[in-house]
Amino acid sequence: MPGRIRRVAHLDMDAFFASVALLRYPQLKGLPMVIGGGRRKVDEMLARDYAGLPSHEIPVEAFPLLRDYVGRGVITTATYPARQFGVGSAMGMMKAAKLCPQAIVLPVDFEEVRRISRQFKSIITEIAPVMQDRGVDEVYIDFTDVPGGQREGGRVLARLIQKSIFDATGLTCSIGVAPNKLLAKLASEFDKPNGITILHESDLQTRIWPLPARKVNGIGPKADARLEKHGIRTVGDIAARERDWLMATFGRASGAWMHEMAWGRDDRPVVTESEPVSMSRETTFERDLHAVRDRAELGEIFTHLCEKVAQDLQRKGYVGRTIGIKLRYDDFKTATRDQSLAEFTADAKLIRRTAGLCLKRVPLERPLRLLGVRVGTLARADSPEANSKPNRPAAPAGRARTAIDSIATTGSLF
DNA sequence: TCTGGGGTCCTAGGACCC
DNA sequence: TCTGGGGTCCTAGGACCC
Repeated sequence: MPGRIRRVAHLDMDAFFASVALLRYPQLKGLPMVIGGGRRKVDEMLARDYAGLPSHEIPVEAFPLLRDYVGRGVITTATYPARQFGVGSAMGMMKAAKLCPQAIVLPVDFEEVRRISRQFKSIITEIAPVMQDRGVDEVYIDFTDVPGGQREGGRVLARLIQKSIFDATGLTCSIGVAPNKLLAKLASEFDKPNGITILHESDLQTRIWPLPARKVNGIGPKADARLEKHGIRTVGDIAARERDWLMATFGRASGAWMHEMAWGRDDRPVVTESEPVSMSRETTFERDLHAVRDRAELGEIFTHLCEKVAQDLQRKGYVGRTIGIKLRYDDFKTATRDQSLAEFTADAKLIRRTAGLCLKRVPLERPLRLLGVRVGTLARADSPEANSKPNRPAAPAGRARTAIDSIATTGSLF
């Protein structure tokens, strides 16, 4: 087939977490609703109070409202009616409660979300096998060599995928098709919900350049603020700058990337498989804890996190060599410490012991709001690498040595 | 009554090795 | 002693994404 054009799709499930909740509670459709928050078991509470009643018959009045919410959570997803009040993802629950107190609030149903995530992805790969995972609700798909993937610029295939997902799950998604991932990702936002947007190279100036720079994947709040200082607000503003100026101002790598991006150039492939780099568990406490005053409680949580991450590793068949901790103080500043072992492990006790050494190297004067445990430098548990004899010293360079030396003085808690 | 949890990638300095 | 040059590993922090 001559002159085949590269066509990459980005597919985004519409208000995914909220839409999943609406499958279970369709009576809430059209109402402002937010998903997120802490460890509340609202579903269990409803099931108990309305035992015997199918979930779709539970009266709307029975659902908890944002105005009654107490806790430290953030919003994962807001339905479109809730978004009208200015409520959105990543917003603190308390702030959202002020904007839209009458919104219904439900916790994330992780099991159901994961189940439907697997379901819609398998529907996609049956149609178009080259798919890259981008989290539970997002994927890239390479349309280039899929039969029909070139028709109407990819619209025919996008429509087929949309319809297949809807028929199987009852959920809608938005799709952007473009010459590369960068543009496809931007395109999928153009027509939400349940839309399809086809973007061609020639649309760059008219459709991409007017967009705020912040819309681009990779430009976050910090980069946006720095751009703003130079009067740069849109992608077009970036494109108008010299490559050399961007590199001098924002660093060699990011400056060059910005220039490429602004001109719509991106040759990253759609990658179907990838190995995890790390696994972690963390938790924000319901109230700040103090290392001395709340020693027992902290110790229990700490051990539990280590057990969880060990479980995760074992369940997925991985071992790791770098054990780390993360903590967040009451002032929201974060500290991390890690330490590499000579051998790979997925053992909760060893993780606990090593993480305990890390904890001894971090200041513990301030109250803590979060504690996390991480295992990195992963290998598949059945790989030769994971089972070979250690090829590096147990006590590596620098600071780590002092931690190793302190094993002898390790107390019972940390 | 601000600000979750699970990730990836990048940068940067020091240790260490050849 | 007045000072190399890579290359890799380790660690800490931070930006960013979903």
